[in-house]
Amino acid sequence: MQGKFDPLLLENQLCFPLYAAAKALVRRYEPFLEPLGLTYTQYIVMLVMWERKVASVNEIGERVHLDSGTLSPLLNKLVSKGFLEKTKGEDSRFRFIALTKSGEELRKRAESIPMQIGCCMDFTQEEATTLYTLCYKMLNQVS
Amino acid sequence: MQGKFDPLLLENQLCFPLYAAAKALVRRYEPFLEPLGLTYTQYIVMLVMWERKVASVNEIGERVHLDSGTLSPLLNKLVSKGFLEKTKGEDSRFRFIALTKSGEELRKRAESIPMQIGCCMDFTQEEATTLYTLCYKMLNQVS
DNA sequence: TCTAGATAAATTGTATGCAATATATTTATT
DNA sequence: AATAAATATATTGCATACAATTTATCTAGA
Repeated sequence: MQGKFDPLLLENQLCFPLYAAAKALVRRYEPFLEPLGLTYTQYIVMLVMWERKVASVNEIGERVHLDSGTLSPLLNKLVSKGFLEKTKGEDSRFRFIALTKSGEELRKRAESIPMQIGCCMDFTQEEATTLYTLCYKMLNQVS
Repeated sequence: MQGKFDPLLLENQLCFPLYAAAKALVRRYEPFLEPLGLTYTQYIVMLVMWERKVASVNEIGERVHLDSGTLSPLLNKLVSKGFLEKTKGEDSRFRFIALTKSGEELRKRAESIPMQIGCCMDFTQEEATTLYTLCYKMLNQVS
């Protein structure tokens, strides 16, 4: 009478809710980011730049887990929007990406976004911390 | 002496570990799926088809949280690989997607993948369940 | 019955992601 | 100094994602 556990049932896979929840959360950010002229991926790059002010493409990539194939065109877009500028380093293999004044000013407009996202979610602080910790544990183990 | 909490620090955002962990986990699946001729997204669609045998594009889309813009070309690829076939329904606005014999056989080769992924991760059953539950909670709240 | 919505799927356009390759530059070795 | 290996970034090719539009078909009301 008891059904055998099916490992291939969508609902029995941990990967799927993680994959779907991540996509859904990114989509939730987009209406808040659109007025700033940013996509979600551009936003996480800006988070790094607001903190670092200057960084090489590699340094940004390690921080956000993206490679040059994704970052090169994305950084060009942020440069053409005026939020970043790109210069060669002494070692001219490097490109140094730097925050512009316009990029710095954008920070103020982004500051309230995390709270606005958090507000409309019914997560306790403990649940959020648990999810955060387990995601980082997953990230460390699989990447 | 105490630094103010910065909501825009990458490490202070819940979205980032979720986004990065999901991408990393998907990448972890790909070497196991490549011999079967599937990408990760194609795999989750096959999970639905192994369970359902027949479904409309919309039904698949609701299940995997993807729209026709993603599914139409993806289903065409699975049809051209011989795993699925597509027929018109009575109401010819619908396309009915059905599992082929070859698609059915592929199931056996996929059966061990979830365990192989799980094995190389140091997650307790409780941690996995907690992560699973919180991701579904997130998904239900933001989508 | 005729036609205005409604519905399902496909198409278009833009932006990722990432593997693999190419290019440019630097460093190490002879 | 000449060149092989290493390094940083850019480019290419393929596969998503998803909003917005289009196409095809169906249904309900005049």
